[in-house]
Amino acid sequence: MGRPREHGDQTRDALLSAAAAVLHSEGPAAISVRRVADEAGTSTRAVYSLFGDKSGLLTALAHEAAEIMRRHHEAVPEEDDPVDELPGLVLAYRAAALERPHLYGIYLGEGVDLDHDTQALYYRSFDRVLRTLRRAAASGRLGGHDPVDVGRHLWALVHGLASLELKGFLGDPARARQLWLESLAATLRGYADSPVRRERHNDAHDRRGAAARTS
Amino acid sequence: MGRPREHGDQTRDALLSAAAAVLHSEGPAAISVRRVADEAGTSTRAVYSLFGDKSGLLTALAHEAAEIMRRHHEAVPEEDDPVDELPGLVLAYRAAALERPHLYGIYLGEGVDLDHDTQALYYRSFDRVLRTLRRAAASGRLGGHDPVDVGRHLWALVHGLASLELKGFLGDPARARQLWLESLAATLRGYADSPVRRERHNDAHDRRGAAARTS
DNA sequence: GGTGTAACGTAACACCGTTGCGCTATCCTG
DNA sequence: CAGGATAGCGCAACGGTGTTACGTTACACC
Repeated sequence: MGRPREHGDQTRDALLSAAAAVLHSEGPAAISVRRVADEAGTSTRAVYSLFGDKSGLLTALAHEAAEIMRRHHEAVPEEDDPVDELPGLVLAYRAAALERPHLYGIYLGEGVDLDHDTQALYYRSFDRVLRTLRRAAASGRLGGHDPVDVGRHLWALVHGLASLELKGFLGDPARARQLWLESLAATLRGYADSPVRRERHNDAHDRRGAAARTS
Repeated sequence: MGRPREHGDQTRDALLSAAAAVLHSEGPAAISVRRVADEAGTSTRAVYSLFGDKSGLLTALAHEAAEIMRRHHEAVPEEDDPVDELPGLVLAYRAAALERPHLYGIYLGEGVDLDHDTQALYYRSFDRVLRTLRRAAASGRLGGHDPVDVGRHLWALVHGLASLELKGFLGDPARARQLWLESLAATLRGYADSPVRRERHNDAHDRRGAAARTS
């Protein structure tokens, strides 16, 4: 019944890549519903049919960014020594951020509310790192610390490093890259060398929280 | 010559605090020139006279945020052992971010271009931390590492932790606070325990593929 | 072939940042 | 003290935004 839809998956893809192209070349401020619809060769109505509203379009863009990030992470090969995987994982995060700076801004949720599906995708990337950290913990390389805690620490670190580098606070790329690796190395030394302190296990908050999602 | 200005420092302050109030209660999207001018009891022209344009107003807001951050940092008292100051400094950063989440977003430069004055203010906060780190280095607590590098590492860390916590990725506040302190402690252990290694740029990870862009 | 219906393009609405314009209030000159 | 010069002001207009109501179109069904 009714007219058959023309705004299908093809239009959806066209809109998304048009939006991504505008974002990449002119930044988030240049994304307007009219502009994106024009570049995709359709009408503004298509955006509202397929994404609900503009924020839905941005959320879909965040989803794409999360998917790119996931691919970057899962492309990192396994090594015999799990600790040897971490520089590659960290640099994978850096590469994703540097390749598409504005898309990375969307990934961080600047002006976008992330839906549940997208957040789940975030945790897929996190899980790739966590897999490595669990192996590292199993071979005693984390000094008995909870791999989830170490993972969150590293997550915050790469997140901060990426933001600082994109804003030009880390100097030239070669120097910045060195800072990424040295920061990672220092962090790992901090966990490897010293055993867990006793009272942390008795803390009421120790085993609860957002970690449940990834276990 | 000409009519005396009514849009002076008083109007400027009124506009800034009106903007800050709107930002705090409804987020950055709610800030419009008309709205801010109305709440400040003046006209939109005042914004253009005093700040040039809307982005000038936002830059001034970023300046205020940087000033708040500086005050938080410089309020941290000195201790006999410089390393004992670091938890206070890190928690000062956290407090500033949590007290005014949206203003912290402006502080990070979301949708704002930071002017030279404001950036200088950023470095005042950084210098407060650096002062402590230099003292720590002087008493051999950083394993011979450059305090500036350690400072940048910590800067990235707190930046990432704040962003993650504001997006709800660190669980409840008490648990998040623990993560902040434990991450700081681990980082410091990583620098304290092991001396600088020479020729870090010849490190085995240097040739890895994910970073081809920057090598 | 007519009719019901769902999806479409378009036009309108309210709002946005920005700017040109006419008015106003003061200072300087005579 | 009168009147021009001038600089800051409020207002209205302009082009653009996200969103929605509306009239139209194209198919499925009887």
